[in-house]
Amino acid sequence: MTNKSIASLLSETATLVEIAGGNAFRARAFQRAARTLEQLDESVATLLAEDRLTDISGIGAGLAAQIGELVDRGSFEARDDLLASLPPGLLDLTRVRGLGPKRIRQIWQELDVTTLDALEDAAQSGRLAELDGFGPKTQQNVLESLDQLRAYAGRRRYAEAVGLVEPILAALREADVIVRAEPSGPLRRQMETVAGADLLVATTTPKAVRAVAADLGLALTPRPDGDDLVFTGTVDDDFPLRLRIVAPERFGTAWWWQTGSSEHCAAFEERYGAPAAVADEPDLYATVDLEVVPPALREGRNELEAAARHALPDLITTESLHGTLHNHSTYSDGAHSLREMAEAARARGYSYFGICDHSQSLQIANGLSVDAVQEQQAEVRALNETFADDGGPPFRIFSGIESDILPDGSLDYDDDILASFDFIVASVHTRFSMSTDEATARIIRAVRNPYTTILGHPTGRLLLRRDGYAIHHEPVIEACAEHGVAIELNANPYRLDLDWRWIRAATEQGVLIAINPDAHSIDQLDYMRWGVRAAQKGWLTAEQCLNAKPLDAFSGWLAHRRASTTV
DNA sequence: GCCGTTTTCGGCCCGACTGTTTTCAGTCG
Repeated sequence: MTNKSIASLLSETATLVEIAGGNAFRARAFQRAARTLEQLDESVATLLAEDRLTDISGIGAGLAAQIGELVDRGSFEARDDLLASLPPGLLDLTRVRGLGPKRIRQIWQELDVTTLDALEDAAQSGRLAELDGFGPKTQQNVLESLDQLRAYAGRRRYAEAVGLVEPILAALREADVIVRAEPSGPLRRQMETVAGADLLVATTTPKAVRAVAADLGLALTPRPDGDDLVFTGTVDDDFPLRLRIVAPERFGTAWWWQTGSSEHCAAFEERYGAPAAVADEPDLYATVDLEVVPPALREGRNELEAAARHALPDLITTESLHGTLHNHSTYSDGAHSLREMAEAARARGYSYFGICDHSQSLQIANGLSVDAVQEQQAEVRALNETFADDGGPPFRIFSGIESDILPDGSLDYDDDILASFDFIVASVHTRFSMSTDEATARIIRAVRNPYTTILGHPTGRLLLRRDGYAIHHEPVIEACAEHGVAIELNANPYRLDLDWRWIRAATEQGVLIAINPDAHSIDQLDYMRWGVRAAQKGWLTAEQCLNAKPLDAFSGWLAHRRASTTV
C-alpha cells in the first residue's frame, strides 16, 4: 500500500465519521493524519516496521494501530464498523459540490436519500430545498453538479489513463500471439482528458487474442454484431476500453485511422484520397510526400499544410528543459525542504531551480510573511554558495514567489519586497466568481505589474473537477506580449493550464511558455512530463519555452528583462 | 483521536464565500 492510498482511506474515514454523526474532532484527527501521510517522505511501511509512526505529530497509539491494520488487510475495525452502519452509496454523495458530510447526513436522515439518483429525484421534486438550511439556490447547484458528474463519468485525466493502460499494453506485448500492441485514439493524441482507451493489436491469430484479454482479467465482451475484431469493456470501474485487432500488414493504416482526429483524417482524405494499406504508419505520410505528423498534432489545425511544406515544428521534449521554475517547499505548503527540492531537481539533470512558495495572503497554504521571505532568500544565497563550490555540474536556485493576484489585480507584497525576488509567478487563488470582464481586467493588471515574470495557471481549472474562471484569452495574451511576461503551462495533470489550444496564439505573438511542475513534493517534479505532452499539442518548440533556456541564457533573460522594465 | 510551560481535561487550523438566515452554518481551498 502506498502512502497515498493509506491517506485516501484515512481521509474517507474522516468523512464517514462525520456523516455517521461522530465526534468532529475525531474526524479531524483522521483528516490531519491523512494529509501528513500524503506529504510524507518515507514510506509508512518502513515507519511501521521500525515502530516510528507515533513519532509523527498527530499520529498517536490509536491511529498507528489502525494504520497498521490498514496496511495488513486493507481496512481497520473502526472503518468497517462505520461502513456497516451507513447505507452503501452514501459516500458517492460527497462528490456533489456543495455537499459536505453535515448536509449529506441531513439529506440521509430527513429524506432517506442515499444515492445520487435519489438525490436527483429529491432535487427535481423540490424536496431538497425544503430542508432546514437548504433553499432553491442550493437545490439548483446540486442539480448542476449532478449534471457535471454525469459528464465526467467514464472520463479520466490523461496521466491517469496512461497509468491504467500501460500495464495492459505491457501484458498484451508479452503475448506470443500479438505482434504489436499500441494505444490509439485521443489517448495517443495526448488529449488532456479521455473518454476511454483505444488500443490496437496486430496479430495473425485474432481468436487467440480473445484468450489473452481474458487472461488479463479484462471484462472484454465481443460486440453484439459478432465482429471478432473489436472488443469493448471497462477497467477501473467505469473507464471504457476498446481493443481492436488488425492484420500486421494493415497495422499502420488502421493505427492512423483510429488515432484520428476525425478532422485530421477527413482533411487528409479530401486532399490525398483514402490512405494506402501500410504496415507502418510513417509510410502512409511518405507515399503522399508529407512529413510524418506527430499524433499530438493531428487535430485539424493546419498540420497537413505544414507537413506538406515540411515545416512541422521541432516539438519540445522533456530533454529540452534545463530548469524547473515553479516549485514549493516546507516554507509554505510543500512536503520537502528547499534543499531537498533543489537537490532533487539537480539529480534530475536540471541546472536551475526556482522556488516559488505561496505569498502572504494565502494563509491556508502557510503563505510567506515578509520575515519568512527574507529568511528563505538568505537560505537560497547560502545554498547557491554550496552548489557553486561542490564540484558538481553548474546549478543555481532562483528566488521567486508565487504571488497571489489580489482581487484588484495587485500583487501580494510591497514593491521593495517584490523587487527582492529574482522572478515572480503571479496567480489567482481566491475570488473565482467574477465576471469574465472583471477576471480579465484583474489578470491584465497583474501582467502589467513590472515585477510579474510569469502568469501562473491562467484559468485555475481542475480537469474533471471544476472549470476555471472564465477569462478573455486574447487580451491577456496581448498584455503578456506587450509586457514581456511568460505564460505558465502548469504541468500538474489536473491543471494543464494554459490550455494547449491557446499556446500557438501566445507563441505567435512572441510570448514564452514556462512549463512548470508546481511541485509540492519531490515526486511531483516529474509532473513535467505531462506538461511537455500538453505543450507538444500546442506545437511548442524549445525556443518558445522559457525554462528550455540553458542556465546562462535564462539568467541573462531575467537580467535583461529587469533592466528594460521601468519600475 | 491527538496533545500538553494551556499537561490527564478541554481544547483542537485560517479566512472567504455562499446561501441561508436575520447572525450564521457549511463548504472550500
